Amino acid sequence: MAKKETDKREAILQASLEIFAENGFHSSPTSEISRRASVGTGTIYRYFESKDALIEALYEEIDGRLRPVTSEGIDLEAPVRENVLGIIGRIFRFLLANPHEFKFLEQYYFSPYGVAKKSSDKESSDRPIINILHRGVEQQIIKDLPSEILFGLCFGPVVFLARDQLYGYFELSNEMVEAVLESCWDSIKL
Amino acid sequence: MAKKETDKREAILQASLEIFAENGFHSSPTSEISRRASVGTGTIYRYFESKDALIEALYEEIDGRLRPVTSEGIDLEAPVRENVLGIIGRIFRFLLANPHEFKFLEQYYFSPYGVAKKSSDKESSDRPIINILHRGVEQQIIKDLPSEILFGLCFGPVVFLARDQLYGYFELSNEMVEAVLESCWDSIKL
Amino acid sequence: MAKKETDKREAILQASLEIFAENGFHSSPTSEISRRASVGTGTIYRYFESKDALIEALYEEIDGRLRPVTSEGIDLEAPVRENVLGIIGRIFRFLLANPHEFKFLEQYYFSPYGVAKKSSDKESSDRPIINILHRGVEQQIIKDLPSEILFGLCFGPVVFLARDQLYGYFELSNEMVEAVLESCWDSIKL
Amino acid sequence: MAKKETDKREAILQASLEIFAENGFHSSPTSEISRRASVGTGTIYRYFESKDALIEALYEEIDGRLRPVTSEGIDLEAPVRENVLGIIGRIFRFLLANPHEFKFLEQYYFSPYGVAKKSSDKESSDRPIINILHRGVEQQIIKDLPSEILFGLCFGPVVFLARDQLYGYFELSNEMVEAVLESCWDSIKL
DNA sequence: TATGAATGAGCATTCATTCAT
DNA sequence: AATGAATGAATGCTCATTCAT
Repeated sequence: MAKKETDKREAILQASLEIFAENGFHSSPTSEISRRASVGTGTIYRYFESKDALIEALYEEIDGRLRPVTSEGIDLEAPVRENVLGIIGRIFRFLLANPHEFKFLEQYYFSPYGVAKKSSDKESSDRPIINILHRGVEQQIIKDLPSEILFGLCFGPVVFLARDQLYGYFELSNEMVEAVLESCWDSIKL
Repeated sequence: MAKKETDKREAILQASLEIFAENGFHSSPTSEISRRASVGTGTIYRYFESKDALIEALYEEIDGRLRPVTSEGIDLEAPVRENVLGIIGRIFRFLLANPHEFKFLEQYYFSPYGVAKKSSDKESSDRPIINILHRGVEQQIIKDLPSEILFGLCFGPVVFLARDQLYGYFELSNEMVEAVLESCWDSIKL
Repeated sequence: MAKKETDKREAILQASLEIFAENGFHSSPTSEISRRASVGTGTIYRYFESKDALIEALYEEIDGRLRPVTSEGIDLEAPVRENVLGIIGRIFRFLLANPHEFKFLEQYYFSPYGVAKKSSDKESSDRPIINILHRGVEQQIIKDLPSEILFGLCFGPVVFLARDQLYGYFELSNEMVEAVLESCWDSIKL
Repeated sequence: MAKKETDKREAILQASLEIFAENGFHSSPTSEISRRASVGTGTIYRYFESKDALIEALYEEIDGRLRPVTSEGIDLEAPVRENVLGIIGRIFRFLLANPHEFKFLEQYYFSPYGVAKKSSDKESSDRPIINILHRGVEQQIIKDLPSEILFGLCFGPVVFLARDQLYGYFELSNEMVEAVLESCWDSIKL
């Protein structure tokens, strides 16, 4: 059954995600991954060429789930502010709701993997958020700053605070999430 | 000679910092650290109980250098805005000017080490920046939000953008640094 | 179909022969053998009990093809010299013309397999060449030496030089092959 | 002590030689080598970059011991026949007296290692035996054949018969060794 | 006190073999 | 009978840590 094959791949990805998030890439032996996924060690290598390839595949999988979160609900007719807050908010909530994914991404980005990835990510410029920000600048609603900076102003606090919450440093109420989003907007609006 | 003893410790810390920043904790064998520090492998264990202890000590050392950066130049007579921008700005510039330290800190915070550390860091509440922010809130110059959130709004963008610059993603001009600082202020001011 | 069954067995033997000759026993996974033979991995185990058994079977198969090369064309009426040169010559040419078989045999003989095999090969004494050599000794045409030594004098150079040619060390012309055969005879003749 | 360092290296080489000769390269785990050498597994890697490098080093070591066996006792004043028989004889006796070395060399030559080695061994032409053979050809004492063939005629039987003896197939008396050497000469002499 | 050779537990990966389909 | 996905024992190699000198 094709079903079963997919199942094992999924089980391995899921197990890796959890274990990587808990222990980090380097403290996550393939033996433990396979045990948690209830497969043999060798089975990992049927689906992924190497541990590195598994990490990359996991990144792609998570990125694939994150991407629609960014784009969905964009309404070009609606005001820029609404769109910006919508995108940041959905990502913020995604990160808060998916701690394993968030921890994985953090590790990934601060590892040789992520660095290589980002360097080759020239397509980042056509991410929806970048377009929206551009429109805001054109409409003189948003400060005339490079998009990287506007991007950092929006996502810096989100990432920073999601982390605080995730590591149990403190608790973000719904109200506070809204306040953060508003503040991000305040930092870029003219 | 007490002098010499200190010298070796320093050499080991310095060598670790460079190598950790370049290769990450897990791709930095103690043998390479000792070689770069021009000491014997065993010598590391005279000054630090283990590799983990070395990492902790290095964190403490960097934190010790970062702390004065935060506190220096604070003038309680001066306006809150000035103080806040001063602190954030000094940290921003410190991170940009000390890439090894920054990369180390990032790794540290996203590893089991950093998590444990932060949880036990209740003293963080008496960091000068927290006090200043509190005063701003009291003076109704700054939004009435939990200090963790105000902190995240100030440092989120700084960390995010320092990272972009460090990994060569783009270049932050002096002017842009100023614009970022102003924007951080915009995000917390009433 | 009995036909098909035989076909698969043949395909597996042929594929093994090629791959063993190219990469050696230990760098020839059963998975690669089955791929080249266009059968499933498991199928190998229908025809052979284990990889070792496959190697043994392959040896038997090649030996079975080599044996007639030795015996064919023997004419007991003809002079000993003619028969000896005929046998050595046919084997020499067989080895030169069948590099895969030759490489396989070399590996086989220099492995635990071959050692075990040869020890139990007491029937070797009734190989035709041995008989011919005996007759030569009786007729006082050939030196009175143990047949193993006469055998070694005949086949040592043949194997040695076939190897040189096979590994591309140099090229044996037809003329040279004849010269070698004559020299082998010179080494055993009285 | 420099002594001890050398000791471990020697112990590893000796242990490898024995184990390789007994079981073959591929059935000789580094763990077993280290056990027999009474060192830690990791120690092997202090002296040799990899198992492959160990095999190469072992070859070089044995080759280094074999080389003088070839050259010693050559007397250019003496008759060619005497020199040729001397060289072949010394090698023959060396192989018979050093079964581990012989088995190792056989494995080595029939492995990717040996093939690569021989291809790059263009210096083989200045081996003493080649020179002697040339002189014999010039003096019209030896057949006018390419040196590779003369070489094969001399060493083919030696290698072949040494093998027979080594694997216990039969026993070579001193007298027989002499007879073989004489026969080799018969095969190349005019 | 300083050294670095030695250690061996731990890891990623391979591959002969099994067995459910 | 045939398949090939699954298995896990086995292997080469790394590196934090120890300890004799």
